[in-house]
This record gives sequence, C-alpha cells and structure tokens, in this order.
Amino acid sequence: MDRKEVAKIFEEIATLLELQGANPFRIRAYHNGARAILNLEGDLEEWVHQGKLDELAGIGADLAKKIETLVDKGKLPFYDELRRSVPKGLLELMQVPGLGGKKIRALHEKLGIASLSALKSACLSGEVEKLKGFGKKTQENLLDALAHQEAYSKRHLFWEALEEAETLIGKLRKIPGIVEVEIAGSLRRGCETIGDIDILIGTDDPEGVAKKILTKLKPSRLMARGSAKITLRLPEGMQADLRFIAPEQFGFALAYFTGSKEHNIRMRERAIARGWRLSEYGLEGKKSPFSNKAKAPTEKDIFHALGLPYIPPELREDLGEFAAAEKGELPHLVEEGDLRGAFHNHTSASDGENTLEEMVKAAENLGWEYIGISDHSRSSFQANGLSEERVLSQVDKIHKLNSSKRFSTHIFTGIECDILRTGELDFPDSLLKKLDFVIISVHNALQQDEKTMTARLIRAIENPYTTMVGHVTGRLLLRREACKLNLNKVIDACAANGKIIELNAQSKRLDMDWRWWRSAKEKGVLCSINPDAHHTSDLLYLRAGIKIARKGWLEAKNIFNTRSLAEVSRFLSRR
DNA sequence: GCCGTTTTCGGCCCGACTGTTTTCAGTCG
Repeated sequence: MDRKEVAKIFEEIATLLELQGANPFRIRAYHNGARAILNLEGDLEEWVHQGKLDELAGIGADLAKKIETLVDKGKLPFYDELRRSVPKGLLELMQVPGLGGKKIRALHEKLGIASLSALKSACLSGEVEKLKGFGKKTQENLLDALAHQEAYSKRHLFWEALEEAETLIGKLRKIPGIVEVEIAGSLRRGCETIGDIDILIGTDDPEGVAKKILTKLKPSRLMARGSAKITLRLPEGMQADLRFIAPEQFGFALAYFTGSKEHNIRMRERAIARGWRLSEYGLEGKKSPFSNKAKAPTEKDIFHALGLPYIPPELREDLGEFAAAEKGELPHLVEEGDLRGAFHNHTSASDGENTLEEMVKAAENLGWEYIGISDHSRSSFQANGLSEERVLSQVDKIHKLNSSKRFSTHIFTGIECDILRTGELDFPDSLLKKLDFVIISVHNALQQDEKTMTARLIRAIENPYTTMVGHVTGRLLLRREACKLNLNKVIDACAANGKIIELNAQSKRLDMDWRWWRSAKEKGVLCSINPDAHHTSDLLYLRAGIKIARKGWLEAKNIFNTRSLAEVSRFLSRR
C-alpha cells in the first residue's frame, strides 16, 4: 500500500471519528498523521522497515503501528471495524457545506437520514426544520447546498485563481477607502489547486468599503456578510473571501490569513512559549514588542519577534521551515527575474498554435536569452508528431535562423521524444545526437503498473542522449491522477546519470509535484522550469512554475534555466 | 492520538459567522 492510500485511510478514519463524536484532538491527530505520511521524504516502505516512523512529527507509537500494519498487510482491522460501525451514507453527508459531525449525527439519530437523497426529502417535507438546533434557514441552506453541491465543492487551478484574483485586486484598488490589498491564503502560498480566493483589505472604514465593493463587483451570490469579512461568489463561479482589517494590523492579518493553518498553529505556540498571544489582530501580552503602536508591524517584524527570520509564504506549510529557520538554513528561493529562457516549447510543426518564428519573437519580447524548441516525436501522431525528416528540416531552419541573427534570442534545437512502452525512445540515437537537447516524456500506456513504469522511465533516463524528463508523472490536476511510479527511484536515476527533471509549468500539470523537489535538490538533481507552451501566451506559465519551484525550496542554482546562454550551451554540448 | 526546557498528564490556536437561540453551538478556515 502506498502513501496516498494510507493517507486516504487516515483521512477517512478522521471523518468517521468525527461522525462518532470523538475527541476533536484525536481527530486532528489522524489528519496530521495523513499529512505527515503524504509529505515524508523518500519511500514509505523504507521508513516502515527501518522502524523510523515515530521520528516523524505527528506520528506517535499508535499511528506508527497502524501504518506498519497497512503497509505490510494491506488492511487495518481498526479501520474495518470503524467502517462497519458507521452507516456508509453518513460519509457523503460530510461533503455538504454546513454539515459537520454533530449535525449529521442529529439527522441520523432523530430522522434516520443516511444519504444525500434522504436528506433532500426530509428538507422538502419540512422535517429538518423541526429538529432542535435546526430551523427554517438551515433547511433552506441545506437544499441550496444539495442543489449546487458540485459547483460549491469544486477546486480551481492555481493559474485560473491567480488570474481571477488579480482582476479582482485591480478593481478593488480603485475603491476609495481601501489603503492596502493583498492576496492571501493558498494562492499566496503557491498551492497547485485553490479552493477559494482570499483577499485581505486594509481599511479604516470596513462598513463603507464593503458596501462599495458589493455595488461594484455584483457578486452572483452573497454567502456571508459580517463586519470583518464578506464571502461572495464571483460571476465567474469562484468563491472569494474578502477580509477587512485596520491598516495598523495589516501585517498580523496577512500572516494569519496566508496560513497555512498548520504553520499558524506553530506560530501561535511560539508566541505562547514567550508569554504572548498571537492572533490576526496583534501579539499581546506583557512586554510584547509591539505594545508601542507607533509603526504598523510587517510580517518580517512578527517573525523576528518570535525569534525567526522571514519565512516566505510558499514555505509556510509546517514542513520543516521552522527547523530550517532556526538553524539559519532557509533557502534563498529562486525569483521570477532569475530565469533566462526555457525549454519545452511547441510550434505549429506539431500541435502548437504558433509558428517557430512567432514563438521565438514572443521569447525575445520577454527578454529571454534562449528558447528550446521541442515538438512531439513521430509516435505522438495525435499531436502531429514529427517524422525524422521533419525534425531534420526543422533543425536546418533553426540553424539558419540562428546564423541570420534575426532574433536576439538564441534557439536550441530539441525534441519532446516519446518514451515507448518498453523504455526505448521514439527516435534512434543517430537522430537524437544531432539535437541540442532531448526531453523524454510518456504519452501513452499511462496505466502500466508501478514496477513497469518505473523501469520504463529509468531505461529512458539512461539513454546517453536524454537531457531531461518531461512532465514526469503525467498528472492532470483535478482531472487525471499521476501514473503509478516510484519517484524516489526515478530521482535517483536522474542523479546517477546527470539528467535534469522538468518542472512542467503548464497550469494543468505543475509536474513534478512540489513535495518532491527538496529531496531531488539534495540529491543534486537539476530542475528546468518549462512552460510546455503550445501558444505564445503560454510562455507566461513560467510564473506558475517559479511559484511551485519556490514551494519546493529551490534556489536559482538548482535551476538549469537560470544559467546564461554560454553555460547552458556548455552543459548541453557535454552530452 | 500526540507531545514534553511547564515533560508521562493534561493540555492541545483562535476567531468569524450563521442560525438558533436569548448566551451559545456548530461549522469553517
């Protein structure tokens, strides 16, 4: 059983316990346990067999035992028993916004409700509003939630949420009375998918500003409206939380609403250890460094007060940032301006929408020193993959363009070469050696089992002409799971063979996942942030790639395309 | 169920909002 399955079972246990009305801290322990497993470095099986599980923060003797049982036996009697004791339909009720363990228990005990359809009928017949603790409004809200369940529980791609949020911010900045506006929440932390957009607004007049916002934005639905926050649904369908805060408290609120929740808990614990109380409004208590209200503290000031250097938002996941900060070992994260070009760009020769010249022109406009062109290889016929002859003719064209000096951006010749089922590459070495670089990618037979897929990739990585691995797991966010793969072994193979791993910045991919980059970097594997562009506008995806690279603790020196044209040329010619 | 410079028991982050209540419970992040 792999880490994802174990984590999923722990999450389900937490939900089942909630339905049973268990101790909330016990429930939290299972959530934390799931998170710890999902984020551990290396192989879960190795951790189990070395008996080191309880070294992980959040895993104690009991959870370690349960993980061992799951990994070794593939099942857990405690979990099976728990599932038997809770009616199956109650789990799906937990997905309904507004329903938690206690309300569901009441619905089940008093009305025998154990499914979404039973809940709907009970609401329609008016039975629900008669229950103690429920009422007419609750019943209406439940019906509304049931009707829109799919839309309301939907998550969004980072890139789409970012575009939406930036448009929103643009509108907000024009509203009088707003002193400061910032994106907070998971979007600011650079998470790959986003539930809702969190915006923090600094103002002395929350009432007046809220009114102006509601008139101007015309939300399709107002979900909540209080004095400190409004929650609304934007016309485009995304949910936004707008929170108001006095300008002098902005730093506290920004830190708080950026999260993550787990990071915040650690921050508050640090405050308590120093005899203070930290909240979104301030740091209070005797000898608080901020008792003098002369100057509004920034996030940096708050970290300093708690004995820490500034921790960038992308790292605030309680995944080791505190330990690193205390040792002065926080990474100096890569920044947008560090990139000098990128690889993995398609043209209309295969399935891109723009010609070679248009792509190079767009790169030049962005100030890139170089651009790598890599159309699909012949087996990707669905993407109009190139034959050997067409590759050679494109290479010829690029050489002529380079020597013509028509563009200030240098063009590298390349290919996105299919990895066939066996791990063989789609083109013979005789062709691959004529190219500046080779990206190897899996585009078919994604269903292979873990062992086969891992061996397939490693064989392709060992080809001497391979430069880098493209979208390594093949996942499509919110649509298709990653293929079954032992990433740990793939990373080791790249380290052993001096191969680069791509961080595919395409908004739907963001692959390899940020959780793996720290260990890749420690093993000395280079990252190339690539847009996988099929249109000139896709080159901008690099912004998302940078965010994910930062989330993976990467520095400029870990990233291939922060290097100069001369350095990159030297590296590529060594193949 | 986890955890420990307040250490093997007794804590566990903290506030906003809604809807049901008439001071608070439940849910959410």
